[in-house]
Amino acid sequence: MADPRHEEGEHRFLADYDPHAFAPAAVTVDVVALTIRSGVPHVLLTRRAAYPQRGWWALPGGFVRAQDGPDGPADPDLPDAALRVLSEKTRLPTELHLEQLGTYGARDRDPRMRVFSVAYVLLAPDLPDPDTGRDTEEAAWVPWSELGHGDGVRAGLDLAFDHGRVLADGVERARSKLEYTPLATAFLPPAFTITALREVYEAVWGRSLHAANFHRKILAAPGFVEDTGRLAERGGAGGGRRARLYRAGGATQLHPPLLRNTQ
Amino acid sequence: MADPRHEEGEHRFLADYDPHAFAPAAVTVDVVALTIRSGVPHVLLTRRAAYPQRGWWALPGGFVRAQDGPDGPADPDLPDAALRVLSEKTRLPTELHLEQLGTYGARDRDPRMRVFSVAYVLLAPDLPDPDTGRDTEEAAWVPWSELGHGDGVRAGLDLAFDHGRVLADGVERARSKLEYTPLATAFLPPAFTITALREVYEAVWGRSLHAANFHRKILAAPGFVEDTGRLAERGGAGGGRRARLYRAGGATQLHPPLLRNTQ
DNA sequence: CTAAGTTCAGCTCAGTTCGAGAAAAACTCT
DNA sequence: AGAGTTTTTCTCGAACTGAGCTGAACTTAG
Repeated sequence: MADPRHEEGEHRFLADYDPHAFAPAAVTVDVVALTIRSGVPHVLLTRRAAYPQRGWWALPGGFVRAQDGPDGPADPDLPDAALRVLSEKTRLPTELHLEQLGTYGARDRDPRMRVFSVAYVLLAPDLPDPDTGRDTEEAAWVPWSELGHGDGVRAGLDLAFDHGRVLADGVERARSKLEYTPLATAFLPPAFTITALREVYEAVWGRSLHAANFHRKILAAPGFVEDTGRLAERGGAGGGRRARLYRAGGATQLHPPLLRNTQ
Repeated sequence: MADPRHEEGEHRFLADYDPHAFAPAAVTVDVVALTIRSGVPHVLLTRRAAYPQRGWWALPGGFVRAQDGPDGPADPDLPDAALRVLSEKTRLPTELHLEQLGTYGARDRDPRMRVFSVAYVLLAPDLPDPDTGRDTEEAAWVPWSELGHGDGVRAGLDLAFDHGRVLADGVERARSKLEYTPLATAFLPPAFTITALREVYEAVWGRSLHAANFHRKILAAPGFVEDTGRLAERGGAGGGRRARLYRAGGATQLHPPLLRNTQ
């Protein structure tokens, strides 16, 4: 590999290379930003102010900056692009979980040109209402329930491009991640109670769980939560024992997992 | 949304749009093709005949055809591109599982230009030795063990670009898929024995499993396998009872899952 | 043919986990 | 103080798990 003839050939090849020889294709990032507000799961949506699909609701997203240009420096990597795009719509929290969902590149998903969209899922604790950014008429946290019928999120419902499909995939990813990882804590502030954690599961899975058994399983899973030694300021709305406060533990996988079709 | 002024504006916008106004970026697909040959997991690798990184081992891959061009028609979607690229290296089986792994787009991963690589994982039954395709010096099924130290696959080991990382992610995806889905059958011919299925798990996870308990769990998981009513042609190498033959069942998820750190 | 060895498939049993409910502990409100 | 609420722990039968054993079915050596 370190053969100097190879090195020289590599050099000459790169000097002669014309990147514009390829057919144009664009790469965008779209973000499925999920949060829970008073027990109800929400997704961040924007109304498109620019063509195409002007006026439609869409996931926040934008073109990846492949090179330094007039709009700003290149995005070093795809997650940087996702965070940049999202920070143009809303103020980002310090604690968050960003994870790649998938890439969508069907031929006719965008009428302008061939567009490949890398989708990300963001799980975040309750965020402030978004500011309206550029290229955006409106941005808002929208409950999942307004996008589907009751419990499920249905694909292609009133969203631009194929964003209904992307959103449905993102929701399914979140539901499945809660089974096998301790990521439910990403929806919560740094210190939280077991009840708050259970309410995250109940909101995302859309079903109720047995409180006592949930408690037992969470404490039995090594590294899921750590006791802070503190107690919640006060009990629930109508009184009750003050709950212990926990912080997220160091585990990245849950053993055993919490399966969504069990109690 | 069906406002005719919007429709007209959309039309005029698209007519005036210049796709070449964007900075050049390329989209490629790379395939982590995994199979099992005599109990040993293998990955399909090619040696690059073209610059850059000429002479290095790499995952089979190539540029996505965004538009119809001299090389052929556009790829309708990303999975089509992955199958096309792979079919240029080896003959594909009829039964296979193709799944998107992720997209890699760090700024300096390719010296030519900004390249975004959509990686796919392919799980396949034992395939024939690959033909050497164009742009390829050599193509071969390589045991995982030659790429890492013993049980693990380590990143960045002798592979071009960031393909070591991509391969490691693909192997981890396969290991994890075997826990929660019945995809182990994708490594096997249409009819197989429980022992063959167990050997898939043992090969991919790199550990031995308790045969009797494995048998019990497979038959207890609804929809994992279906009895064909037939028996294997003969017993094992050194004699023995003829095993029953099963086919893949209709399930897409395993309940309960087969966790890799249990027996 | 017979005996020994091998593989497959089913069984057993102790230990663990699970679902469901009850009970205890800690707190609020009247 | 007493009733009601919420959190946390406990109980118990059912189900499941890991480990080994046993019998059935087959091959090979002698």
